[in-house]
Amino acid sequence: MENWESIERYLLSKEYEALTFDQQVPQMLSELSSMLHGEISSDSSSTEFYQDDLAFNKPMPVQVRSPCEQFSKLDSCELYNLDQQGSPQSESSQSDSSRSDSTSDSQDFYRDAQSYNYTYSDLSSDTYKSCIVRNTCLPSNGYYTNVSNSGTGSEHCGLEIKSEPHWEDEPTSKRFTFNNNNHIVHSGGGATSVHPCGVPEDIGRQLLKEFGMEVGEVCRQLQIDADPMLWSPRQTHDWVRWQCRHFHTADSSLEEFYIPGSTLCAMSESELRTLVSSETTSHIKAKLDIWLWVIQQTTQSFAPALTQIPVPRSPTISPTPLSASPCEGMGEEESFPSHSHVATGSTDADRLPDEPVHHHRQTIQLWQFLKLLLLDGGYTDCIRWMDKSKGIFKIENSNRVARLWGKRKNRPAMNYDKLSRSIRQYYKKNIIKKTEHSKRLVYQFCK
DNA sequence: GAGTAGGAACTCC
DNA sequence: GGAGTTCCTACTC
Repeated sequence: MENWESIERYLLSKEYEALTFDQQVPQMLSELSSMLHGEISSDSSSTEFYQDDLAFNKPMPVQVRSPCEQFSKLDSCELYNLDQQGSPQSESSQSDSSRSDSTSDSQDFYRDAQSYNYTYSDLSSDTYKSCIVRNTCLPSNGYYTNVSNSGTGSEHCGLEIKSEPHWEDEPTSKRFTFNNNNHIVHSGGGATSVHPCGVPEDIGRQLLKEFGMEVGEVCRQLQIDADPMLWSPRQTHDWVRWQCRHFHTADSSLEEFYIPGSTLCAMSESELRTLVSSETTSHIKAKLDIWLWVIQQTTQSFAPALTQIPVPRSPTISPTPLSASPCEGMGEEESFPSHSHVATGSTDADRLPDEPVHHHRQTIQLWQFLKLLLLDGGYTDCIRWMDKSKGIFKIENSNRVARLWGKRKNRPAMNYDKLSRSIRQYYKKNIIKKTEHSKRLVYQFCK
């Protein structure tokens, strides 16, 4: 379950806009946070994802945000991937040396909210404050939880998780401990009564009902499928425009969103940010995740309230929309997204493009992967646009592209011979073709 | 030698 | 069954 950030964002937006159930928001946030205790694995290893994948290969921010005034003290905090090997590396953690030398295999992990120092110490106070923590990098995807702030007036944000009495007969706390590599090595505390998929049923139903009604309404208004993976470029654009209107954002560059829904789904937040403002990106990403979550949940047991959604379908169950050409349905106005963000400092020569961490990762197709490489902007030494408006690209380093693809698909024996065979399979499907004047290692996305 | 093209059998989901 | 993957032969640059 990965969409708690989205839900929280959405709830917060509802709060700000004083919409239907705004009064329930603080409580729901609290409940959403506490109910996730059961989801957090004490096993820090990931067999499903590449260890050297970009998403897991560098410290990723753990956002500490304040949904209401009482948490404002923690607004600017950034924690770093706690499920990651290596030390935090960003500028805000340069004073990482402030960690106690006496750190043992198992220590509670703190971050000084004021000076951005990381420190280790014991949680000893009985006084707690709450904030929202998002760990964006856990293999099981993001989670939210309540984090107790150790000690009254303390700047330390300790990762001791306190569940709300609301969900338990007795208040219970959950303490996360970390080894020297910031891996979670233990998560103690009481069990939380949750639905098998991690959501208390009543909250799940509330959320699904709320979001499901909106999904259904928007689908009806825009005449689009509930599944973003099926959207045509026009539908994607309409949906983004609708979201911008809904959030009262004023981005004028929405022409960039004439892309298939599958491409939108495959775009990371950083890629989106190259197209629209950060605020709009946040809203779009959150809403997209919610949509995916909603349609995914409609296939699960406690989602009877969503049967009215036009085409409720889970991308994890139905990957077939991806079989369409990336350009299928594009009008003459279709342009290939212009992303030019600079690679973000990873020193791994074979880092993979920054993908959103969700279920689509398992079903990415080669043409999507190639497009991600092209969009990323950090792979121009191995693949680059020759004529982006025509979708013509050149593979500059065939071995590396093949290696990246093999890494992505867990095929260590992948080479360019095999990759190119896969590309040639696209000829019949009109997804990729050779250019008019065939040149070595030059291909073109079909229009 | 490296890349291109496509057939065929195969795996994986 | 779709989407590759693997292996192959023949061919071009």
